[in-house]
Amino acid sequence: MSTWEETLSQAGCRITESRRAVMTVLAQAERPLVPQELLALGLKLQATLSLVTVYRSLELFEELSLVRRVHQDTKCQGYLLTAAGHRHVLICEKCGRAVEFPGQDDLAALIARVEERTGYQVKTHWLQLRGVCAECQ
Amino acid sequence: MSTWEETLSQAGCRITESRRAVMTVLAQAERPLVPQELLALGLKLQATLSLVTVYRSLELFEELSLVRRVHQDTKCQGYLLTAAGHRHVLICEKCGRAVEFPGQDDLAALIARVEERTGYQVKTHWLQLRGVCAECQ
DNA sequence: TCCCTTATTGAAAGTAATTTACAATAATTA
DNA sequence: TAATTATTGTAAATTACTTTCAATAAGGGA
Ligand SMILES: [Mn+2]
Ligand SMILES: [Mn+2]
Ligand SMILES: [Zn+2]
Ligand SMILES: [Zn+2]
Repeated sequence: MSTWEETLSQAGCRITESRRAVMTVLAQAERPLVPQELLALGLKLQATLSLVTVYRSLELFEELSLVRRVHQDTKCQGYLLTAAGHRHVLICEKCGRAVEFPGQDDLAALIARVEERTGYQVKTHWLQLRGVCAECQ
Repeated sequence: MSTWEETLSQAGCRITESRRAVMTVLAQAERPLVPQELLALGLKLQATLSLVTVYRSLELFEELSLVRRVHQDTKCQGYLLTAAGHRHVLICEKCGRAVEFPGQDDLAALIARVEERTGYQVKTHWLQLRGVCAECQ
């Protein structure tokens, strides 16, 4: 049983063909996929998969932190499989290919300074980089 | 003529009461406002303002970098007036109050490391902090 | 292995957000 | 002031997403 299947089981959720299809597609993707894309690709694995189920699967996976939503200037409904732990995202502006990398705490100094200046108490952060991947350069 | 009015003029756009209303509301806001909120508040300044016009104004202002869209886990259509230059956003998770702060280049080292590790060439970044503001603590 | 329970599914309808079409209006500029 | 044309509001259209509900299938226990 793979990791995501265990996570689902432990949460009292069932391992279904539909969920398996969505997960498999996400696992093979190298860029964020939107619900419609997940449906199109998922249909090859599960012929009866429906868009509603894609939405519902994503909602569940997101709750369980199995996937993360990637925000871009216009489009905000792309999903990416999440590696464990706090991560940052780097997206290629040419082909959309995305990589995640662990959030080294290089931000600690910046955050401390911001806290002092603004009076806010910083809890979390979101860092997303945009650039050009090796293949697209 | 205020700065945004000059920016509009120079772009060959007209200064209208509707745009003035949206701008005024944004200027007074201390948290990101969504189109519906902008309409509600803007109607007090321009009685014939419509939602379509709010959308169109935001689109224009965003193109001219006069406003920025603030992304949050679920909601992504809040708009904030942009200060000049590269900025980061810090949002209070209790009251939604937002502040922007200049993007000191503390990220240079992190970015250099990521470029080396991933082969990507990083062009821009997005940093958004979440926390609790002074009043809400 | 076969039930039984109930979580999950798909179809269809419903709601919310955003965009487009188009004729009327108002900002500019000559 | 008059002419030009960008901008507006109304209404309809489109898109994104959610809800409802009866049918189905996962998986725990006999
Ligand atoms: Mn981090
Ligand atoms: Mn920065
Ligand atoms: Zn690329
Ligand atoms: Zn977003």
